[in-house]
Amino acid sequence: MKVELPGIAAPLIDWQKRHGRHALPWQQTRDPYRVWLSEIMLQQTQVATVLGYYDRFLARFPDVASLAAAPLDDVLALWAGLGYYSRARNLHRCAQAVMSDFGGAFPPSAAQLVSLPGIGRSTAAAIAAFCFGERTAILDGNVKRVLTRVLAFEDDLASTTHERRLWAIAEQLLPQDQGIEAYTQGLMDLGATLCSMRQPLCNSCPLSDLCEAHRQDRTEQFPVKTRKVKRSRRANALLWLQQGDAVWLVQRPDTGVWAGLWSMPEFEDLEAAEAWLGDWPGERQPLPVVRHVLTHFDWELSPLRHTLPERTGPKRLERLQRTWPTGKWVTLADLPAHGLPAPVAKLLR
DNA sequence: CACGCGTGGGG
DNA sequence: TCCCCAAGCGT
Repeated sequence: MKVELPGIAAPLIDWQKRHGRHALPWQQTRDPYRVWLSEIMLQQTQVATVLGYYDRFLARFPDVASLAAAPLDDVLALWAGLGYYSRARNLHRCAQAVMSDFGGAFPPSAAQLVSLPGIGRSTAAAIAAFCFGERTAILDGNVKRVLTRVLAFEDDLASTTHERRLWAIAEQLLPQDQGIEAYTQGLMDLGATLCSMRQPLCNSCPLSDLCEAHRQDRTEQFPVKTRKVKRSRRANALLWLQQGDAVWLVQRPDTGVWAGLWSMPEFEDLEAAEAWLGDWPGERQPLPVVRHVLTHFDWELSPLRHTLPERTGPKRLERLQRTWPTGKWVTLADLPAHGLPAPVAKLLR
């Protein structure tokens, strides 16, 4: 069955050139390193948030070689607060793969890029389009919204089959021979500005004449997505051990929540933390609970702050190190050099 | 294929 | 208070 698809490329490209975004820090360059870094940071993350990280990261790691040579811990420290920390791990692994497998230059095709850690189909396409002018389709949250509306695409995107069908359509909608950069950027810009989730600004949209959802006055009904992950609840205790101006921090395991970041020792509950401390001398005080929301659960963290006397016996300090082999005392001044989870950084501050 | 994985903002 | 979402990917 042959289905007629609307010609969105020409009006979209024209609109992007006139009204799209052109001055973001990762634009005006075809350097794959800079584009790649921005694409990874922007995964599931809004532009406004990334703006606070991108330049700082680039100043510390100006090229793929410097990133590949750095300790992972330094990379995580710069990523701290951005979330989805596996991105930072994969970023680091990817930089090393580019050095070892591609001689320090990103491969110039989406097909090769997608084989690198942290680069999926959409990110590979974005890099290939922006840096190498490859005619290939992206399909992120913005593009899904724009395309499902233009087409009045009724199928549930929670289904892999339906999403695959939308990918195929995205490929067919690409401009025939020119303007893949402006087209790709235009889809993102449109989704991020006019074609918003609620109350889209159809009056200003270059595609409104072609848009089936707009014609039916049903824009807010697309995209169709049923996925509903119910968020669970967890409660734990954090042991805030203070000595002088230093805090006892431990590096979290390299899998799970906040993988590889520095945090305070975590306990099942306040009682368990109390029990571990036993009769240790010093001032002990439970602090108000910290509520933190992650994608899959609400977390209630109850900090137990314990200030050790200046002269604390070596036996006790040895027990600390034995219980948490990765642990160490970190002074206030050294906190910024460590990757702390957002709520932990806030608590310590 | 379903789920794990952060954080901040908006309605 | 609660739900949804944001330039998704890996397992």
